[in-house]
Amino acid sequence: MKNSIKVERAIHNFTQEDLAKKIGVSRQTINAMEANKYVPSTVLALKIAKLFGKPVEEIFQLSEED
Amino acid sequence: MKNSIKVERAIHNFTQEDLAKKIGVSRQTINAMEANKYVPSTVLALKIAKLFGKPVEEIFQLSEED
DNA sequence: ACATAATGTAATGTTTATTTTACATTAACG
DNA sequence: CGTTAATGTAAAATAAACATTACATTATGT
Repeated sequence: MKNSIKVERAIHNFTQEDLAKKIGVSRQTINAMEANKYVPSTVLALKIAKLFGKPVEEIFQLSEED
Repeated sequence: MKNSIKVERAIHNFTQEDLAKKIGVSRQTINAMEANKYVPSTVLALKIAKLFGKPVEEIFQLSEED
């Protein structure tokens, strides 16, 4: 799965730590998500999408291996 | 988090096992998701939403405790 | 160049998702 | 009523998410 969290963060001028605090996770969790080190839970995806005002599908996309 | 997987399954006339096979998880995983026993990964949410032809937000919704 | 903020990354630990097997209950149908 | 499909549920094991601490690297501003 891919995601455009980094881009959305840039648009909104959020630091990884800003975003982490806003959605209630650690900064490393954000960092790892951006680096595709793991797949976040649906709760996190919903929170992030809500925060950025975009549908989940616009920020998180399935790739072939999914 | 709440979800309407059971309703979507009824609309499409899918059994839990049908859905499980289509998205590549065990039947118990579907059952547990419907019973809100755990939060699925974003990959699963995307697959289920895609299969049912609806946005993730229409099938999975944050609740207060999230 | 220096100081500081932001990011990358790694180790270790805890919690939670997911599988597998198995059995019990319920619904549907002949 | 008996049979079979569908669902609920539970225990044990494995995999993966997420936290915490800590440090190294990169960017930014003065």
